[in-house]
Amino acid sequence: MRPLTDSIESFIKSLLEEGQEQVDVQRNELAQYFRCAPSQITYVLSTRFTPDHGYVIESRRGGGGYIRIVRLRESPGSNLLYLINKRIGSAISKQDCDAIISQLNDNDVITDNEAGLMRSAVSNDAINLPIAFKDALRAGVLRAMLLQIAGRVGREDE
Amino acid sequence: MRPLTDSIESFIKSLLEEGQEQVDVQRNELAQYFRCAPSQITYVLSTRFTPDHGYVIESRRGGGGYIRIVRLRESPGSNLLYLINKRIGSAISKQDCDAIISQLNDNDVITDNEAGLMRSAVSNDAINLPIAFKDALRAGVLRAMLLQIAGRVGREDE
DNA sequence: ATACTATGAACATCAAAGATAGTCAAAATG
DNA sequence: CATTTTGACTATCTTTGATGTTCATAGTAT
Repeated sequence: MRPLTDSIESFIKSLLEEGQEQVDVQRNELAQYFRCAPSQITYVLSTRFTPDHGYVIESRRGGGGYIRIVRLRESPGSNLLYLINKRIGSAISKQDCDAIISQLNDNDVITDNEAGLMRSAVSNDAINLPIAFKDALRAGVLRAMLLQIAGRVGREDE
Repeated sequence: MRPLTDSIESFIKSLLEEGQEQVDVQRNELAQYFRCAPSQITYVLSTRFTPDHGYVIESRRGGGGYIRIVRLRESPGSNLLYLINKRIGSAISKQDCDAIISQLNDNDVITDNEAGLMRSAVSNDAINLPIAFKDALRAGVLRAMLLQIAGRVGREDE
């Protein structure tokens, strides 16, 4: 049984296909459609549509209220510099890494296989250390990989 | 009396017949089917479905959770399984990593970009630890990436 | 008209409950 | 003694519900 979160996530993503870079939804309406609590929608948005994932959310309450989901199409270069210099600090969680990697993949900065490789490299299995150190190590590994991507030149893979 | 472990093992293997290269199971459901403790399933997976045996496991907790058993492709990259299980021990030097990565690149198992990514992930910059620990960490990171490669499905990157 | 208030229609937040899987050590088995 | 089996405890993810906040509109008083 596929959890609702996944269905809601892909439903929203399908709304964003067709070249739209943003959609407005009504929280209650969506919740009714999926027969779930409205806060479930909030949960999905806050776990799957964060800036790390490449989205921003705006909303308005009251009559005629809405939630607007905006997909950011990043210019790879500047976004990479931001990720390397600002976003990754001295430590980063597995979840946050995954979000960042997915976002790069969605924006075609990296291929599916490269994304897979990167997720493996920052996985908890790869980093076999006390929890307290894992996130610090992860930051180093992710940063090194992003630097490699940033340094790629015109030369294409075959 | 055949021990449960064996029954569970062959049951899972039968699920993987029919050309499937992976199956998803639910731990509790399987445990109920065999009338055993759920942790028994974990035990079977961790003793009989390891990379040594040519499998990798992924899982997800929470509602709709599952355990996915992936059978690694054997013949084409059987060299990969050797690398994963024998060549990489509990520690490995940067030079040895680079040699392995270059070899995979030369044999077109991975692209130039993937090779670059992997070298970055196991570089001394990425792994910011006292020298005594670097090689141990590197082993974990390299192994995880090789496992990802071994588990890649037929579909190629474009 | 203008200001104030009331009402209802949204969304936000947060904590609790539910649903899985993971870990680890002790007990049982052979 | 090694392997299997169990169970208590933990970690993570999902779902729900109670409560709070904000906004638009309609009503009311001046």
